[in-house]
Amino acid sequence: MKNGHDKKNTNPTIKDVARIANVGIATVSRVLNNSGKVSEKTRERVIEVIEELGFSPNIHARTLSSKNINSLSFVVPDMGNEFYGIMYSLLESRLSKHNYRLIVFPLIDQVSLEKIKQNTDIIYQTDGVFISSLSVTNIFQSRIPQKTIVLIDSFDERFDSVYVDNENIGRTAAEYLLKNSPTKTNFYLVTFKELNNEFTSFVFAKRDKGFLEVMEKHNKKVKIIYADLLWEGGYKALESHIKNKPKNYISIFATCDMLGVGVKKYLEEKNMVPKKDYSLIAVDNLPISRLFKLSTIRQPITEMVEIAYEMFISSLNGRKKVENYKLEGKLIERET
Amino acid sequence: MKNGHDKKNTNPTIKDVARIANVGIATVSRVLNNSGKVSEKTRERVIEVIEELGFSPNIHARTLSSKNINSLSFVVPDMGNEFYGIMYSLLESRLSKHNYRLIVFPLIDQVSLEKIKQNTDIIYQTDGVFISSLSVTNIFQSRIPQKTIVLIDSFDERFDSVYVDNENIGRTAAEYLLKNSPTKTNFYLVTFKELNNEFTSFVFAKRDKGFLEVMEKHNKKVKIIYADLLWEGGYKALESHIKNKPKNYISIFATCDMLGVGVKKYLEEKNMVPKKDYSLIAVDNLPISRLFKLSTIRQPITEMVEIAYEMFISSLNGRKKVENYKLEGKLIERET
DNA sequence: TAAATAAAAGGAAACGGTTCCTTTATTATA
DNA sequence: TATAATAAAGGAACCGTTTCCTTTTATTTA
Repeated sequence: MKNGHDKKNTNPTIKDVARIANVGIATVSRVLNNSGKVSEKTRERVIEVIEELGFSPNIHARTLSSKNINSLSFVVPDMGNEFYGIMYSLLESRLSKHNYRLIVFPLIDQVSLEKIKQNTDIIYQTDGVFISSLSVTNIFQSRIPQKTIVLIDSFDERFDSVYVDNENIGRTAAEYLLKNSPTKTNFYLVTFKELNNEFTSFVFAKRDKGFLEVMEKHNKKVKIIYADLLWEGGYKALESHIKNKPKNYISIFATCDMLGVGVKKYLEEKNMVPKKDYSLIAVDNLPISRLFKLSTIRQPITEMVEIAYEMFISSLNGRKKVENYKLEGKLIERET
Repeated sequence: MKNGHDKKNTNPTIKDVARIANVGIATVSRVLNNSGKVSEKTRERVIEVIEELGFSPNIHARTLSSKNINSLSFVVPDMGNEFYGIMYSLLESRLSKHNYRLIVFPLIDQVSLEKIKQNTDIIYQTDGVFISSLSVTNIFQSRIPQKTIVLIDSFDERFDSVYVDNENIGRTAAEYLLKNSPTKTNFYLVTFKELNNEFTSFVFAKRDKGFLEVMEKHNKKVKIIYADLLWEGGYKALESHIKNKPKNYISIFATCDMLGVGVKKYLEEKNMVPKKDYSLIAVDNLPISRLFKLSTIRQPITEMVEIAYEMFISSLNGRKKVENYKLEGKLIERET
């Protein structure tokens, strides 16, 4: 570790500006913040010097002194996944309008879980935390920050949260398939098995559960196929279970669009015709599902972000009572 | 603006810890940083108090005092786009191993350009800036930060940059299509027209240029079709130009996978068979292009990030001479 | 023109840490 | 056992701002 006081990086400071402009630092500060009374003449002079020096205020000193942090944390599984990328974009654009910065903490794997332990220091210093599709307890092992915490796409009665009823999504999927399936139908569930259940919020498990419940009630046997959470996941999974075009009608619930897309691609290659040879329902309504004409159950991502934002603001404004919004997925019927 | 000194949020400070643990603040600091000599007994006592109070060090005070910033900026067009999401993930995971935070500045549109002007203050305070697919000049209108700047996927001789030769990608695409096209072929270029050219780095324009150059040299007429940069972009674009299955063979260059996927989907629906009825080449090699069996020209995203990282480190270590790496796209031939 | 008032500017404390330097406690050495 | 050497701990300056409070300057008003 270096000596903290040997100038490493001599950026001009407010003092330099003050000295050169021949004013006090308080005046420079006023100019910077458009606060207090400054005569037009001095204001101009100060601005001139600021430009000349290429001065930009030290954000850390500013934050320290003013106690206005204006930044929030966004803890998210994987930014390489379009779903979260979109969620981030929506949230960021909402917040930036209100002058909040959003700092991303991606938790793509266990390694990152280690990482976040170091990062909690930073999270603790932000004005609040948005947590997406993950459970609070496992992110903050011991000390849960005494800040505004808003969960998006997961539920915890102790914290503000907005989420979709994933069990119900499973049920909706089941009903959709049952409605569209002739008597002789093979049912499949193509899903993703979360390895570290303690870590995530069981999104997939819940969809599975709702689905299987309904199917069981109707005495339908369901073949469960686990797939990798990749664009090819559904394709590969099906490939290894269904070699040739089956004689029976088949009905498939893919628990997310990413899997559904692959499933459909595989079936297309086997020359199977939607609604004639098979039914397929997925979840998410990612932009690509439209291209694919995939029937899917829409995750209300825009609404979730909107509500999350509202909860955050009202919480900042002093609301104490925890709010939980359960939203419903919406069936979007397309080709499959 | 609130009074900066009326305790808004009474987090425990290092002083509280010191007082309660009955030690000096310097000692607490030593414990926090594992620096200097502290007896085992006091260390334990201090840690105990830290846990008890739920103390976490103020990162801004820390940064201000130590001058160790340890954070970097990542300026990027759109995190909702998988390509950039993946780039971010790669870069983040690389940097976090070395204890750098990465702060994202998404510039999805003009509005954000306004935004970044406010944000430059923050960018100026980070240890360096990674800029993806955008031009430096237009982000930093006037004052370019005197920091390490590394461009990913765009070129500027004044700054470290790593990029793919997009004109050459266009040429490669042209040659690929020429090779696979019979005499009577209709050629198409499906591409995206950048509206605010000053803003981005002409990625698409360059691919177009290289492609059209070669085509012209071979006296091939090319129909240019502009598409929206969406998953359905390629589909819709083609739909409005090619109503029915054409008699001629058709050869298409889609300037990115996102467009290529839509194009292929459309042709499939028209019952056109790859290599028999049409050839199609795209660019990127996004994960989904594999599922689609789309022939594409791979953007070496992993390598770009790796090189960008290396340049950043060597620049921090004092390298002065600017480095520019031009990488080549690699043809990946699949079904189309 | 003097006194009262308002506007403009400056000084200095505070924010919460790090680290240099000094002091005190402990252990090793003569 | 006295002294030197070393380990441990504390004090205080400093990082670059904001803002309270005081002082100075300009403007009204009597």
